[in-house]
Amino acid sequence: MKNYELVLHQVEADLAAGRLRIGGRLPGERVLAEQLGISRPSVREAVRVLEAMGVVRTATGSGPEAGAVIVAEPVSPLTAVLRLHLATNHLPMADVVQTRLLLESWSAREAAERDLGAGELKVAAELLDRMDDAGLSPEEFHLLDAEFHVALSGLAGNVLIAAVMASLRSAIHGYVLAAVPNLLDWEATAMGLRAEHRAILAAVRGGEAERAADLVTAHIRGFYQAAQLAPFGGEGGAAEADDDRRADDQVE
Amino acid sequence: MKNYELVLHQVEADLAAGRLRIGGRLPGERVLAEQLGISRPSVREAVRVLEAMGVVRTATGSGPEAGAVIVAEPVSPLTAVLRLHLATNHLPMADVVQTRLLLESWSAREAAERDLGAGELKVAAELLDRMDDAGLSPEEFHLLDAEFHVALSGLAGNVLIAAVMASLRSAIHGYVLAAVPNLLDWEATAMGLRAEHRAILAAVRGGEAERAADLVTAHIRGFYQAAQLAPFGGEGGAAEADDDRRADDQVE
DNA sequence: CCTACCTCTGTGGTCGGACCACAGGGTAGG
DNA sequence: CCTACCCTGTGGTCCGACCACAGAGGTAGG
Repeated sequence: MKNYELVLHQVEADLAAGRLRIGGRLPGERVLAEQLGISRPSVREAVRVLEAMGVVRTATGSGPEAGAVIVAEPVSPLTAVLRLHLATNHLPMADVVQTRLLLESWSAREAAERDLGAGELKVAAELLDRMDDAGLSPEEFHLLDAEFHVALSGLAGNVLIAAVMASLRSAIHGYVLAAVPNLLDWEATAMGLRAEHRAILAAVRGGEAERAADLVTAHIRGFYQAAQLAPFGGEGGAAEADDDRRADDQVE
Repeated sequence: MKNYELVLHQVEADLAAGRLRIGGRLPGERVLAEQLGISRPSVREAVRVLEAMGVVRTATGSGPEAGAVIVAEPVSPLTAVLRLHLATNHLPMADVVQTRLLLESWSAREAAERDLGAGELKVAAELLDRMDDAGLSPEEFHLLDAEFHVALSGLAGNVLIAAVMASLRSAIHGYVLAAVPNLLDWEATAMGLRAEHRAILAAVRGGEAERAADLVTAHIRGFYQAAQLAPFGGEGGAAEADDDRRADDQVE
């Protein structure tokens, strides 16, 4: 048992037992070290891991914002894990896109069935308005695009799926941007995406669950095909898997 | 920019550029420190994070197995993130179960459609045989159960979804075990689970995609209801089962 | 009395050096 | 040739120190 794991287990136990809560603070590194009978460097390694896991946020100085504050931020660690494993090329881009399809179509269907009010849809609607600005660069556009998709996933009410979706979008953002030059006509693409977004949101608002899911599926598939990213005949930079994914051909 | 982040970015860049590969080794901590102009403790914090992210595996001693070896182990970090955030109570168990339903029913459908050979199904089949042992404790049984479900997800051929599934199972394993006493009759439950597993595998083997997905959905729902782990709103399982299986299968 | 400044204190961030346990490989001895 | 030993390099741990930062509270000035 390595020493820093003592801290991890202690913190997890304290969280589970309610001794530590969101917004609370970890004891100081020096205090923690003495409590567990280990050295401060060992404590620091554990705190770094907790920080990477999105469980604490550290800050210098004094006051309520300083120190190691307990937070619950699952998106950034998931993003980091995905990014790193994408970098190793042992996580094919095709699998990421396939996962997006599954999660987003499910989310859209679920959101449509929940009969949401205008207030809950407002955030997504405003994002679409901001995306109408013709002066946006592809990068700015895609950041808003990602926000819209993440907001849409959030409407399904499952925080885990929403977090995974947000991570997927963040992790692939760089790859998506790099693929923009593959598009034949950026302006035309943007126009198409805007219209598709409106249609998706309208379907969700109207409670048309299956239509919303189908539109989302077509929307994502269409973009990845146009950008030649993956997995529909594109090369995408990921290792070329020889397997024929039957699901990819079914709906078209 | 904190110093240890230098190492993280360096490693990610080296991975993406192919300068670091799976099976390769990171430079020694002392070397890395000097290369980046930082101290060894800072390097160590970064290595700890990478280890927690499943990117490296550290070992003492010398030889090819010693040092920080590059690996690709996405399951353990995902598991850790889920466990920690479950501990904070900001990740409802119901959402985890819902995610399981989505991923596993999709995986079962996908696996059935791939027309797998006996060799690929062998691992799962052997797990089922081992689960027939009546002398297994609930803990041993559920470990095999988890392995079976993870193996099943793996048959769909999406490493990301398989990794997420494995993480979900690991993260909730403790909670599942704690709920065993809620079951009215453990032996009867185990018999039922065995039969359901056999039916699922048979459906996958026979290419009955929709049946496999439905069986998986009912299997998971049934267990969680019996164990009183995650309440499913008020709806009955049967009526809803039809809604959950319509991810990408319009054409069928 | 009020305000502005300024020190004081506690936080994480970083550093260099030291020692330990471990495991492999080269080497001296049988 | 084989065996046992030591040497070397690895991560694991610890210590003690100093820095930058930001709030708190005292203090001097208005």
